[in-house]
Amino acid sequence: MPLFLYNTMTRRKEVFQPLDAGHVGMYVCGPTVYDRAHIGNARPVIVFDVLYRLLRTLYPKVTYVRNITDVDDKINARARENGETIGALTERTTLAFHQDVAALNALPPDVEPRATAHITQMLAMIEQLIARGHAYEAEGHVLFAVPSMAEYGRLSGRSQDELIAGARVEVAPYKRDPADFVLWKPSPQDLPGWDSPWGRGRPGWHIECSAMSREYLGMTFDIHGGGQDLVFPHHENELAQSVCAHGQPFARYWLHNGYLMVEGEKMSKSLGNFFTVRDLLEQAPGEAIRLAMLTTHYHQPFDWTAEGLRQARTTLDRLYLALRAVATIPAKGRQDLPVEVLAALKDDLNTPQAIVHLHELATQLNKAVSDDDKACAKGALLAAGDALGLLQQDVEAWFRWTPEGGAEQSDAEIDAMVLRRIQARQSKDFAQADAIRKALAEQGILLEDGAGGTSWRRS
RNA sequence: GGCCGGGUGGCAGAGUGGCUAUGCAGAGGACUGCAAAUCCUUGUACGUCGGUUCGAUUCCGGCCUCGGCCUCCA
Repeated sequence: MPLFLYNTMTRRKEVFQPLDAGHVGMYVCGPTVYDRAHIGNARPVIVFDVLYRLLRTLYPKVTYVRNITDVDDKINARARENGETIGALTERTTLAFHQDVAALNALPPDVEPRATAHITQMLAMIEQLIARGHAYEAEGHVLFAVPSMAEYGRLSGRSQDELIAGARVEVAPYKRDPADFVLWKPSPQDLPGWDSPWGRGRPGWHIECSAMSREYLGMTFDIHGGGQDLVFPHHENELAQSVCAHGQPFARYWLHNGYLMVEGEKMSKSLGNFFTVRDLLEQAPGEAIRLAMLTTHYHQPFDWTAEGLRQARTTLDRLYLALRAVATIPAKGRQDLPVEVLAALKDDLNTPQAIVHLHELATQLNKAVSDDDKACAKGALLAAGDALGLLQQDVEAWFRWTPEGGAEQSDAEIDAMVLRRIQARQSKDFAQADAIRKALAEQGILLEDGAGGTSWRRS
C-alpha cells in the first residue's frame, strides 16, 4: 500500500510520490518567536512530527525544515512592551519553544533556519520578482503584483475578484491592486532593518519561507505543511512568490492540520481559554498532551478538553501497565513496525486508527502466555508507539510523574511505605496492610499487588 | 455575502453501499486476603427531509445546525 496524503491544492487524497525516492523534502511553517507556544502551535508540531517519523521509515533520507520567524511586527511590539531587546526576546522565546516541543516528544527538524539569517536570499528573490515583472517598488515598499499571476488563488480556492470584493481593510494608496502584498517595507532606525536597493527596510511576512525553502530544499520540493489558517494568505502568497521568481513549480503536496478549539469554543485570550504548552506541561506529562492531539485525525478540527487530556492519560496508563507487566522480558522485533499501524499511518496519517491498533497490541501483550509471545508482543507495541512518538520513556518514570512543584510524598517515602506493607502482608497483618494502602490512596497513589510483587503509581 | 470543513451510541473518535471499529464511562462474570490491574460477556449510533439502489449511516440534492477563513492568529 502506498502513502496517501490529502493535498490541499487538489482537495483530494493522493498517492505520495516524491520527486526523488532517495531523498524527501518537507517544509513546515514554524513559530514567530514573540511569546510561548500555545496549544494551537503544538498541533502542527506534533502532526508533522508523526509525518516526519513515517517518512523516515519509508525513505532513506528526509530533510525536514521548520523555520523560526524572528523578524515580525509582533516581535517588535512585544519587545517594546517588555523593555527588552528584540534579540533577547527572540532568543529567549526560541529556547522556550525548543523546551516545549521536546517535552511533546517532537524530534528536532533537520534544519531550523531563522529569517534574519536569510535576508540576502530574500533580497535576491525580491529582485528577481521585480526583474520578471511580478513586483514593483512604491514609496519605499516593494509589492507583489497579484494580477501578474494568473493562477493566484488556486491553493486557497478563491478568485481574484472575490479577494477584491472581500477586502475589508483599507487599501494602501501605493498599491496598484488591492490584493497586492508587501515583500519589503521601509524600516525606521529604531526597528530592525537591513540595507536594500530600496533603502533601509525589513521583509514582509511571506518572503522568508519562500527564500528559506529554496535555500534548503530547492525550487521544487515535496511537502509543505502548516496550520489550516495559513492557507490564506500566507501559503497562497508564498506559492505566488516562489513560482513567479523561479518559473518552476513550488511544493508538490500541501498539507494542513485543522483548527484547534478549546472546550468547543475558539481559543482566545478574551474567553480565558488560552493555554500555553507550558501551562499544560505543569498539569500533565507531555506524552499525554501528544496522545490527546493524535486521537483526532489531523485534518479535522480538534477540540482540546480537560476530559480529553484525562482520557489520554488513562490510555497511556493502560499501555504502560501492559509494558510494566513484562518489564523483565526483553522486547523482540523492536524495529519492525506492525503492518496495521503502518497501513493506518499511510492512509493520510490516520492516527486514531493507529491508536486503535496500539490498544489491540496491548491486549495481545496482556493475553500473551509464553515468554516468547510476550517478547514479540512487547516489541510490536514499542515499535508501534515509536511511530507515534509514544511509549518511549521508562515505564516507572511514567507512573511516577508528578505535577510541577512536586508531589506530597517522595518516591523514597512511598517505597518505604510499600515495603512496610509487604512485611505486614507477609505476617498476615491485613489491617495494617490495608491502612497503608488507604493512606497512600489518599495521596493519589495506587498500589497493585501482582505476581511479581507490589508496584505503585500516581493517579 | 463568498468560500471551506463538520454533524456517528453517555463521552471521545475512526470507518464502511449489506457482515455495525476502538477506548473511556455503565452492567454481568472470572481472578484476588482486600484493592487494583487483567481477561471474558454485554447494552445504547450514524442531524433532518427527499432521491438513487434489491439494500444507505455510507452516494446525490434540499433543509437545519456547528465551526472556521475572507490580507500578516499554527
